[in-house]
Amino acid sequence: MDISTLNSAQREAVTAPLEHILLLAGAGSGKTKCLTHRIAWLLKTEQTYPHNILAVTFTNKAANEMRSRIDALLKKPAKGLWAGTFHSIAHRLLRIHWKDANLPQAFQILDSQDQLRILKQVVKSLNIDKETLSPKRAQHFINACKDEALRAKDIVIEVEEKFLKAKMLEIYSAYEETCQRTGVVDFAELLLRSYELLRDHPPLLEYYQQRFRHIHVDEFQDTNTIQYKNLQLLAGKQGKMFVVFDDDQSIYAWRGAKLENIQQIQQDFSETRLMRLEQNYRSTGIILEAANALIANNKGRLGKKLWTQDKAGEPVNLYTAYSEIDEAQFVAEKIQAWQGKRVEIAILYRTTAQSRQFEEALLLKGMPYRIYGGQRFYERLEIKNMLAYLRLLVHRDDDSAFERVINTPKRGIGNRTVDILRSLARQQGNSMWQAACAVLETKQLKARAANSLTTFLNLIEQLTAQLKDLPLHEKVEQIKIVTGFIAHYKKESKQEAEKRLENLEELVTAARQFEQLNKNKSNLLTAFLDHAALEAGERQSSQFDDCVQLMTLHAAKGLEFKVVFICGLEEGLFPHQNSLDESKLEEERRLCYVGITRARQYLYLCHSKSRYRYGMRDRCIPSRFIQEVPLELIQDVRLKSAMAPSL
DNA sequence: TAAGCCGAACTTTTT
DNA sequence: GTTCGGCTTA
Repeated sequence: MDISTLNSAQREAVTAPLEHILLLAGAGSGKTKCLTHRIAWLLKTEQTYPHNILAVTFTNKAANEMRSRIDALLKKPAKGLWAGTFHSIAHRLLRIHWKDANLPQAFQILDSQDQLRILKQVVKSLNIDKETLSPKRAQHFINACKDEALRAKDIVIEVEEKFLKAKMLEIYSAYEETCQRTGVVDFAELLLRSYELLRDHPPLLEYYQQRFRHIHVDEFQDTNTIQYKNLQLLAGKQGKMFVVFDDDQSIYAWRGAKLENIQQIQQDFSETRLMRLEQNYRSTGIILEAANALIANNKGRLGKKLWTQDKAGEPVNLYTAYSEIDEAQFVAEKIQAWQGKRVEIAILYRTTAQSRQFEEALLLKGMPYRIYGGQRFYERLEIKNMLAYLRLLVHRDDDSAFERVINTPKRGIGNRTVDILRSLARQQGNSMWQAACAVLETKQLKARAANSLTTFLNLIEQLTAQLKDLPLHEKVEQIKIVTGFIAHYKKESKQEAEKRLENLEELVTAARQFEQLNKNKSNLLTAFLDHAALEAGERQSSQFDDCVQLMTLHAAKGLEFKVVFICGLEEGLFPHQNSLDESKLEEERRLCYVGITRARQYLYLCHSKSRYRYGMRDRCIPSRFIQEVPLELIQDVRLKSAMAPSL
């Protein structure tokens, strides 16, 4: 086991005795390196088997990265080692122990879009005015409850806000009932279910506690309550935690992440040891100084100062644009002038909507780019429709899939009929599929509707029988043809239709690839659907290797680039409008800190004097974050070609 | 039942 | 400026 590439602090952490280790690791201090070396170290020297190791991350990207780095260190795949996101690990447990978790074997995963669709129906059916309580708000409430490990029945209503809270609880209960009845599980539910599964089945829990003697968590500052509870159960009395975190990079409080978990773990686990990594190997002295100065404005930090042996490097560049178009043009021209590889450049922004200007500017110059985030492949309408058919093949009771395609493409089944099926299903406590079968026995429907419905049910039955033994990509191909999607999308405007048809074709390709990567998997279709729900896929497959990287600041965490542009540094955009009060502001500042510390050599901060928002041109004030970077570190830049257009 | 028109709401970040 | 949902009409 080679530890010669580690510095002394890293080496100390990697070879630490078997206690609970909390590693406070600053940006660019080599935390992933530490984590992977620690795992390799355990396997080599502590008579540990891959089987005994659990490694948890937050994104699929990070999980894949960790896996391949461990494999590289060991020079062979670490078979039996579990590495994945919290959600994928919870999901894995539920698939194995579906019976104990009280789920149907073919349960399906609900993304936030589908969750909202269901909630709209629930709100409607409870006759709640959506002016007083929007489905979106109910969605937030429910997810927040689940993140706190609370079921509807666990929640007590306090005197104040009684009415609204009672309504929300009513929705929560009805939603729970609908999900259970139709065998679907949302993201937060994956974590809550797996927690309950372990908690309520002692023999099962004991097995996993015996198994996972070593639990590793990356980005621990971003864990929420239910994630923490899962970890706590799995660790039990014997499991050893190795937890890496950076309080200054906590950027997910909005989805329930609890920085306090760092204190909590010190209370709950005896004999924890806190270690630090503060030497930065990524950025120049000036970039680090800028980052340190900015983050010093936050209160209540654990306190940490990054340092480097590197030289000071170039000053931070500041560009003041006249409009968002000018801003994008400036960035594109700078990139055009860049001599190195384009993959070394990242354009970072606060909101996904900002990406469009950069796309246009880069397109104009013929610069290849790649966008991360935004609408993803498996979230596109045409893809979701196709997947809904696939879901019905394996799980008839999946109402959200059923509703999505019962009349897509149009086959003469209107809202009227769908409404009948929906209320029938609820009354009888079964799914819409079952309700549809039952209602055809009676004479409740008009002949025309009944005919159309029969056609639809037969279509699904036929497909199931016909496609049973075909390989996965053939199934996708057949559905594309038989359901009439091709004709359906050809009716749309030409450009739109072309895109959609291309995407359908890409789904076939994706299925084929998935097949090849998972040859030994038994239930390929189910696995493919899970993959689609949990890993949503990138927005576009890149045709070029050397692309400029475009992403939100959130998506940039954990990555590094030689050149970084942080754009739209304006009050109301970054920090964002909804985050201007004190508590949320610190998280925005941390987000900015994350952005700055992504840069290795060159950092550009951009802001614009005006910007289109809500169809209006707004005047913009430079972000306070710009002023928080010491003036002596900054140099103003101008671009001749972008001088004063008439605005 | 389907298509087309009009007004409202919308843009935070992800699994 | 766009998208989504509700309402009206054929």
